[in-house]
Parts: sequence; C-alpha cells; structure tokens
Amino acid sequence: MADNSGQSLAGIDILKTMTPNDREKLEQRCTWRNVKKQEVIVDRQSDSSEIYFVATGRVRVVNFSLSGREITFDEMVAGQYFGQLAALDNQPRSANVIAVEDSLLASLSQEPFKDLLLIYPEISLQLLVEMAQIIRVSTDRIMDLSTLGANNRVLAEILRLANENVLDDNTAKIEPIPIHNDVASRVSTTRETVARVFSDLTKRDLVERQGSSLIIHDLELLHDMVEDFRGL
Amino acid sequence: MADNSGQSLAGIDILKTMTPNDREKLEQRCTWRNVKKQEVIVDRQSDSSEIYFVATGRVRVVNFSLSGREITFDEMVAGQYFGQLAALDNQPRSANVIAVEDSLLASLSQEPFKDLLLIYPEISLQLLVEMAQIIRVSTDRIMDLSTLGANNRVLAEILRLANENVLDDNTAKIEPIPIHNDVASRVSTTRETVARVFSDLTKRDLVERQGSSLIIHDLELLHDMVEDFRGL
DNA sequence: TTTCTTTTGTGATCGACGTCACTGCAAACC
DNA sequence: GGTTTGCAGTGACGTCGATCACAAAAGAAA
Repeated sequence: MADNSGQSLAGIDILKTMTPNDREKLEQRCTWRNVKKQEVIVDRQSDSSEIYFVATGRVRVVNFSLSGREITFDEMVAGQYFGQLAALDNQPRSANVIAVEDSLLASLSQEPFKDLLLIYPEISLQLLVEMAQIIRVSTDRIMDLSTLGANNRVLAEILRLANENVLDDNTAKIEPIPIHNDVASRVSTTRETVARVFSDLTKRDLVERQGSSLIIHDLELLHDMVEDFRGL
Repeated sequence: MADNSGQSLAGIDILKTMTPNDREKLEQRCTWRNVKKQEVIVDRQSDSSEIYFVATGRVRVVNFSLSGREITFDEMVAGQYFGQLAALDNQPRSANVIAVEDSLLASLSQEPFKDLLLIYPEISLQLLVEMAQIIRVSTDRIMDLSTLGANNRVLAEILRLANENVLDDNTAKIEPIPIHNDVASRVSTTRETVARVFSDLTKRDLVERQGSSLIIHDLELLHDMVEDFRGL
C-alpha cells in the first residue's frame, strides 16, 4: 500500500506560476521517493537526467577529490530543486547529491521537464535568473579561492553566515554553530584550520559562544579583516 | 556619416533561430559600438544591464583582486555574447569585460532582451543550456582550485589546450604558445610558476617548442601526471 | 642598426597551511 | 553504569609556491 502523504508540489517555488490543475498532473508524472539521511541521490558522472524537487528535507551538493577531500557546493531545502543541469543539457551529472536529512523528493524526466519550460515561459525565465545566481556565487567562490588565504576564506564564510542573522547593526548570531568539517568543505580547507580560526576569534573576543549559538561582536571589524587581506 | 558596415547579427549563434525579418529589426534596436584593444567594455559592480553580442573581435571576462592580481574567467569571440547575467537578474555586473582585440559589439537593453526570450522560447532554452555549461566549467574550476596544487593546475591547463588540437593519438600541438601570464591568470597562479612548469616539461622532453607552437609528445603521460596528483 | 618594451628563465627566501598525532569532551548507544 | 563514536582543540613539522630580484631573450619601434 503506497503512502501518498505529502506528495505535493505546492511548496515548490519555481512551479508556483502553474495552474493547480497542471500542477496536479505534474505530481502524477513525477516519481516520488523517500530518502534517508546520508543516502546518495545522484552520483557524479552517472548519465541520469531527471530534475528533482525537494518536497521536504534537505540535500547537499558535493564532490570528492580522488584523495577523499570533500567539497560542498550547495544545499537545497524544501521548496527548491536540483539536477537541472543534466536535465537541460543531457551531459553527465556534474556533482553528487546526498541527503543530509530524511527527505521526500519528486523527480521529473528530462522530456516532460523541457515540455514544461515551453508551456510556461515564466518558469524558463525564473530558472534563468536562478542559474545566473549560481554563476555569480561560483564566480565569487573562484575569486575567494584565488585571492584569499585559507584563514581569510574561513573568516569570509563566518561573515556570510553572520549576515543571515544580524541582530543590531554591528552584532549577529549564528545558530546553530556549524560543524567545523562542514565549514572546511565549503571553503576548501581543513577542519584544523577552521578550528584555529574560531579559537583565535574567541581569544580576541570578536566572537562568543552562547550555548548552541555563536555571537559575533563586531561585524564591521570582521568585514574589514577580510577586506584587508583581500587587499594585501 | 555613420559607418554601418558589418553591423549584422547574422553570425550570432544564439540568434540563429530568428526569422531574418525579426533579426533585422533587432539589429536596429541594438546599440553598435567599435571598441579598441584593451578597452574596458563593462565594469564590475556597475549597474548597467545590457547583453552584448560580439560581431567581430574577441573580449575577455576578468576580475581583479584588490592587490591587482588578475583572474580570467572566459573569452568570447565573434558569434558569442556576454553580459547576460545582469540582463537577466538586474544585479550589478559580476565581472569586467575587456577587449583583447579591436571588436565590433552590439548591445541590447534588458527589456527587449527579455521580450525576445518570451517570443523565442528556443532562445531561452539555448541560453539555459549554455549557462548550464558555464556552471559546469565553474564547478570544475572550483574542484581544481580546491584539490590541485598550482603546478598541477598548470599541467591541467596545458592538457586542456592540448586536447583542442590533438595530432595522432598521443601527441598534440598548441599554437600559438600562450603567454605565461595569461595561463597564470586562468589557473590562479603566478607567471613564474607557469614558466617553471614549462621549463620542467621541456627538460623532461615531454614537450618541445617548434617555432611559435608547442608540441606535446606524450598526451597520456601528461594526463596521468594530473590524475596522480589529484589522487594524492 | 640602436633603443624600448614585453616576455621569459631561474635562484633565494620565507611564510602559510596541510598533515600527522594526540588529547579532551560530549552525546549516543548498550 | 560503561563504552563507543563524533567532534573540537592544539602542538610540531615540512613543503609548496608566492614574492622579490635580476638577467637574458625576443619582438617592436625608431
């Protein structure tokens, strides 16, 4: 007996312009799949080409070097999608996607996806805008990797996290404190380096641990620290 | 008296599905501009939002760190386009674009460009595919920067150049020999490092200079050298 | 030719950071 | 309770490659 609970695309942002009717039809055409934490959803170099919608949960887009080093590209949460590259150009998958939480996914084959783009030009346009954003983020990351040292990339990442939750004008809260290893894999360094930066910031009272969250005391100073190093 | 010679969009690949009639109308709506070698065409952080088509010539997409280090992202030649990110999402320019040769450019404002996308869904689709390719290249570059040392990134770049002009199965020709500084700026290292790698390869007879071109003697071995280092 | 300018080749130095190797916690599980 | 597993913190060491500093070629221009 199939459990159809929650198999809705209503929460998928990029599909929001669809008529409820069309959306229900699309729900039928999708393959629904529950994945467990840690489960591999798509494998780099494989030649599948569906696009996936995240109904619930959270997935991570990562690659590994042959030496086993993990490089994180992005995380998609409920309402978002991934796998659009192969769905568009039919080339092998450019990265792995792994569930970081138990998740419910809907996958749609390449052909109906492309049909959808032709029927709904607004979806094409939104997809273009969101892919433009991905390119911008990648560009920034390439700049960071090319011009900043490992310590400063960690600082820059802390700054990015802090800016998502600014308190008053010069302090911010990061919650929960991210796992060092995850930070390392997002800025291409080692967990040791991340640990050293955190511990240095704490010693200099720029940052303070409060339970499960991290308070940044001087956002501007942190910003200047990154900028200065960019300049040197 | 305006010189309209060559002001045609006929050679622009992404516009090839347009009717000749529509294309001529589009040519009228474009702003045409001759730029000289070295001239700056778009400036990072500026808030212009046109898309540019390269009628003739060659341009380079680059950024600079505050310290003056140059990072090259891409080069567009006659028939290609650039500036689509800002045209799509209206955010500030993500990079600078500089002419590397005297070039003839057509620029089209955001609004008529977006209209074009709605009238010609095929253009939207091709744009999506080409932006997917940009993301793939960026992803690979992030992987290279994260997992390879500077020397091996240079090797990887030589390999990429070599694969564009393979002779028999295991040798290739690179012509003209690229300027070390340009290579350095494409793989985020210094010209000194590039010079050392080239001179090392020459000493080991893996590579040979013949006039203005570079012969790669053992493509496979070169490939393995990069792979090995990826693995370590 | 001579004189600039651009590009290349190479040695010496030195600091950042990846790696290895432990220790110390804390949470989870039996 | 004890034991296991995952995460965090920190020292010691070695090395890769950026930087500085010239010198030599090779083109361009005069």
